[in-house]
Amino acid sequence: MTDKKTIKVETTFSGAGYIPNLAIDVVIFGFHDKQLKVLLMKYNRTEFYALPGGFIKNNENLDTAAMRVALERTGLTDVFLEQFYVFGDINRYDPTPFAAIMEANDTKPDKDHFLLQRFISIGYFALVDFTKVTPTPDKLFDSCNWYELNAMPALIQDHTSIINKALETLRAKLDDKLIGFNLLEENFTMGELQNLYETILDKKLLRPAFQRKILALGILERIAKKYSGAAHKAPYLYRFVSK
Amino acid sequence: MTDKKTIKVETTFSGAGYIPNLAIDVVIFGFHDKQLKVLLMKYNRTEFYALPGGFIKNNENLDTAAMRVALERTGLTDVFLEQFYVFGDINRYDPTPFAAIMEANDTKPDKDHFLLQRFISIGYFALVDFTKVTPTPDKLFDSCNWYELNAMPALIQDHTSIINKALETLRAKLDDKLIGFNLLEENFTMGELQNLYETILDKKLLRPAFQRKILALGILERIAKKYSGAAHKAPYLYRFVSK
DNA sequence: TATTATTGTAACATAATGATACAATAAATC
DNA sequence: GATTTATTGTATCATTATGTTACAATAATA
Repeated sequence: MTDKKTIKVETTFSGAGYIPNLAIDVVIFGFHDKQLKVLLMKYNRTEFYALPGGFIKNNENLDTAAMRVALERTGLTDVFLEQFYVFGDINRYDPTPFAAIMEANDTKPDKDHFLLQRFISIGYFALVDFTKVTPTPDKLFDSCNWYELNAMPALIQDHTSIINKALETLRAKLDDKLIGFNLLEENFTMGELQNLYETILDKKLLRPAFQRKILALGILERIAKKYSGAAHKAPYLYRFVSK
Repeated sequence: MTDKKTIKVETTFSGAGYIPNLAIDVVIFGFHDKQLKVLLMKYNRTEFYALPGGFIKNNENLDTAAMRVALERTGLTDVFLEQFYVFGDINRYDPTPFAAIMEANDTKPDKDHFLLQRFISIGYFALVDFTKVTPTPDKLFDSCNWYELNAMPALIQDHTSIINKALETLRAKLDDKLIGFNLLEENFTMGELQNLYETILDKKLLRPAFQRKILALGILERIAKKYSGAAHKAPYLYRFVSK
């Protein structure tokens, strides 16, 4: 979907070489300014917003396809990726946006065009270091940008509920696992980590209890202090160690 | 796949009307004799064992397809079903068993036959009341039977790891949710429930703590006592109430 | 040197869970 | 009918985890 040269070729994508009726949507989460954000795409010459997505090549692993989508949008080769749900209701797929997108790009698709069929979509979520990402649109898209969760444009199809389900899964797994660390830079303060948890869980946590619990996991290594220049005690920096 | 009349017709299943490259496998769990069991199928005139599975009709919801598979194998219309993972590695699908199965049933499939393509399989697990199930094979199968988890035959493809992943998911969800109740009959004793938990989690639990925790959930209703005829105090029966 | 904002952690309170103990009791045995 | 046996229901205490308050330490500023 990205190795073609012109918009014309892009939008006449035939689906050859790809598995039909099956798509991948990737909810790419980033954390910045005490806000959880997702990467969204806007289709060329339309007002249709959508999640980054793609199709699966005939000889490609699912995870590889998801990784490929994440790489194309972020520029990152090593992101935390997890498959979380498959969206397969018959009425989830409305071909009219796609038809409109193709028309807006001067293509008249057949009614049985690859892109106008029913699609079952496998949902992945990615956790990335916001500061390392270069959001990159595709030839089919005007833009690729970060949006705060509570300031998103309307999305095509069921993409809003895909994001909600991803968020739900993220919240549920945050406790047992330590996947939250994948949203921070390599070194971070306890306050930054707590901020992240509070944002994802959407509730305040008590500082002493949070610090005690996280440190008890035994997976953080304390490094130097971080002198921010502010007029107060400097916090320690921590780093994740995967013993 | 089940509305045809003869083995000949069955095994010449063309896939018309179904989504290609996409399958559903259902891990049907039952609990009996203090053992967790799964329903497995054996293909006609072969030694190939497999999970109950099927394909998705062009106009069918994923969940409906899974429900249909569960119904066909158990006779139950109302089972607890949950989608847990998609298995989509390219090398997971080995067409030789299917080719052998078709040959054993006097069919010579084309190389590009629907069933010999790569398949991505959506895993569901079902929790059923063992006592209510009538395991029913299909015309393609010699048998459909319960097997204890630690006494299963070798399974085709990656079906063993599908079962393992299902079990892993079941264990993880047992704690927060109360999905374990779907494996018992309507009325059950605390001891039976504890047995179930111990079997699934594969570890002993302390009786007083277990009872206290479960009752604290506030979702059990105590009914009459159960006089089993044994020479000891009769336990109470409980019933799940979904307030 | 005092002030300010924030951090690190001690200390205590409360809740959840782990463990032991024992009375209650349904049926069989004497 | 009293005694025995196995199991259940639950009280009680111990331990651990979590919630909450308090306060000293400290980096920069005034």
